[in-house]
Amino acid sequence: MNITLGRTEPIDIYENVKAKLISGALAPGMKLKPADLQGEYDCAPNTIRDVLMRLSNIGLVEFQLQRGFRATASSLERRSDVARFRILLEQAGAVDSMKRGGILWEADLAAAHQKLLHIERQIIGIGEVQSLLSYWTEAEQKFHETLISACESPMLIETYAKVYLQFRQQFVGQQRDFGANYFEAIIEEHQAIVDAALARDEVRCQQAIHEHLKRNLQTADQQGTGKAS
Amino acid sequence: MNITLGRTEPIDIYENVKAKLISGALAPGMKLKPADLQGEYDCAPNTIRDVLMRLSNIGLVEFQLQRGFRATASSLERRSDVARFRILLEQAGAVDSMKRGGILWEADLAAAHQKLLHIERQIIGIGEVQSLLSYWTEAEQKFHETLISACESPMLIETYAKVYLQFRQQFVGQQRDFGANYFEAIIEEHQAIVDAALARDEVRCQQAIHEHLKRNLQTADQQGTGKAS
DNA sequence: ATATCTGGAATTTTCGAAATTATTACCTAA
DNA sequence: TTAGGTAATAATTTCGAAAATTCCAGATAT
Repeated sequence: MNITLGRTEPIDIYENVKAKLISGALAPGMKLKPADLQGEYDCAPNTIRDVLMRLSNIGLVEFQLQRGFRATASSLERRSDVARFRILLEQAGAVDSMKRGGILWEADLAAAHQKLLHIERQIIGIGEVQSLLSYWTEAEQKFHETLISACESPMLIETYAKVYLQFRQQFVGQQRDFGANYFEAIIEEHQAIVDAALARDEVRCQQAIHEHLKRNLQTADQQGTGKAS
Repeated sequence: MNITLGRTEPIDIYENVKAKLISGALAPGMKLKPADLQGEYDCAPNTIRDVLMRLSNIGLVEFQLQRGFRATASSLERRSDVARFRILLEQAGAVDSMKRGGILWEADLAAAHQKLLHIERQIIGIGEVQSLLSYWTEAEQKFHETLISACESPMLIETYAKVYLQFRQQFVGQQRDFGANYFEAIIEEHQAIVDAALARDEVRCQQAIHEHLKRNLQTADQQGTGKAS
């Protein structure tokens, strides 16, 4: 719609900037000046300002009074922090879901996992990630959100959604090596989570979640470098 | 300052509206129209809009596209949800603090508790809350924030701060009965938390935190009303 | 009686310019 | 050469009005 003008609807600007933040097109740490982005979307600077303010609500953008906006910076410490927090929320949400979830939750979880598994097998089959990456990221997100969906805590679910996006933002461009048997390991990790969840084995499920995400925690040999002199 | 004009600085508007949200002067669920608040602070509607958008970052205000702002609504479900989430974060933060915190954390925690204890004893002594309420709330907040301050997770600390404020907003006007031996019970609960924390007894500390906050969870006789038909 | 349509009022969002504030570069003094 | 201060520049925030959207009440039709 709106063929005559190059003007973009504000709601689309929001989604567009958000996507660029997650994909790294707007790199972590980058200054975000309303006047710059204005040209791209053909709107007033204040419209951009409004969009950036809303994006700061979900942690993709940092706002400082009188200093404007900045794509949330990435660092080893922050990546580790986000991963740690995500583990905490996902473990708690999964445990509560196991306690409160019914047959429908089990079915949804099994379905989300099956879809994810199918895509991951395809990726291994064709030996290349890029063409299926957007499918995979969407299915992965859906899987993890379904895992905690029966916890009956809107606040936990909402916070997890924000943290998941920040997680993506932190590790994008960080290009983890997708090579070799990366996806084979991932498949096993997801399988372990589902198995434990459907068996209602809380401890095993927590362990499986930790196993799945621990590679993103600060590693031992990188610790202790921040306390110099 | 600024005696000649009745104009308020935007930073003060933010703090002022925030205080009204927490104190209940702007009641939960109330519609917040920029044009209305504009008169009170003598500024443009958009300045208010900006303030409200920033307050929605910490959950005190709800924003909906094209529908404006609203003081976050209060309900039994939400109060219980906030309490549950607060317990989760405080337990996790306390456990990590016990693992990572040093002598300085112990000292800060003991100090924060001592200050809180002194105020609580005063309240019992004079048999009246109101005159010391602002001191008490500040000391209570400081105590709980100190408890988790050594967890070394900026994300957890920041999220907890937001949740704590939302907790206050949810329960204000809910006038819990401050009567009789309310504060005597509170003193014991806080004592139990400190004792366990300083003894580095993780399980006992988690239990003490749960004991302290469980009165705010949905009670048993109110459960099961949501699954009718 | 219920449901859908229409018009007007109120609210929210957008705009671009003006005012404020931060940042940088340059100059002077120690 | 360095430190401190001042002017120039750039960026952010505020403003009030115009445009777009939503809300509400009354009327018409089913």
